[in-house]
Amino acid sequence: MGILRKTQSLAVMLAEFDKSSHAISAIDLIRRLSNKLNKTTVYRILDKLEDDGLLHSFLGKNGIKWYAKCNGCSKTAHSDVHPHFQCIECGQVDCLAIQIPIPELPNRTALMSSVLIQGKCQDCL
Amino acid sequence: MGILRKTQSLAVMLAEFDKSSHAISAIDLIRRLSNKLNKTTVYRILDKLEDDGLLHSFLGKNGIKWYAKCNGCSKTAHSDVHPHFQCIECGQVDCLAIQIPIPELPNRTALMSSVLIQGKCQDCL
DNA sequence: ATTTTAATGCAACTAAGTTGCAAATATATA
DNA sequence: TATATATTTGCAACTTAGTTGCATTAAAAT
Repeated sequence: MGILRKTQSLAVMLAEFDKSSHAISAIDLIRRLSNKLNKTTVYRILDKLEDDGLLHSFLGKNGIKWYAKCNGCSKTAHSDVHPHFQCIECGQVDCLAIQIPIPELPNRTALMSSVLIQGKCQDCL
Repeated sequence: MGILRKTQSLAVMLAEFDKSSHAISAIDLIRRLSNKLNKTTVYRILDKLEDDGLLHSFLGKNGIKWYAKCNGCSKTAHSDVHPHFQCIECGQVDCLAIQIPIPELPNRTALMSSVLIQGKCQDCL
């Protein structure tokens, strides 16, 4: 079940994602919004926004959770299509607007894939 | 710094990896070896074996850490080449002996990539 | 305006992994 | 072979990311 009510907390969260076009980690959101929202609330709103297909989530370096605005993700099949890029220098994370083709696997059925590319971003080169 | 001494704990760990050809999660190892090894020891030996290029590690579903025997991973550049497959039904994880080509990225330099494919394995189809 | 129901905050908890330190065990040296 | 030295180990305590239960607050429906 996704977002049902237009709350203050929701507005705060959406504003945060409107500020930048990069992905944001849950931890960072908790830190940034600590004076306005409880961390439980942060996690819960993120969950719901993902349910609604407004955000998608993925795991970055060290297995921590990142969220980014969906851009053409459908309500059902999102998160599994495009790769993400994390800069090993500054830590910034972005969605890449490309498709990584996954080949047919003998004896297996691939249902989704997640690709994290690490390297240096433009600013850190 | 990798393995320096041939200890009992090391033998126990290596035996565990010889039992199966699948990847094993750190958590599972801790559970399996709980009567023989302390969890700190498990983590430390895994670290060292990875340093030495005998094992490589990667993150599975939910960001938990998996280890698998290296097969042609070099001492320096391992872990970043082949994709891993996790069955969403039985949870089993394997290395895939294929290469996923990462295209050139404009404005960025890709240094490594990790690919996790999820789906159904042969046994669960 | 009142009722209903969802959202929030808080504190306490879980799970994976890490750290410091004293005790145990390999290995090197005599 | 005995002893010294240095690495490993176990333990307990800690950290970090994320979750849960429950009472309180705030939307929205009536």
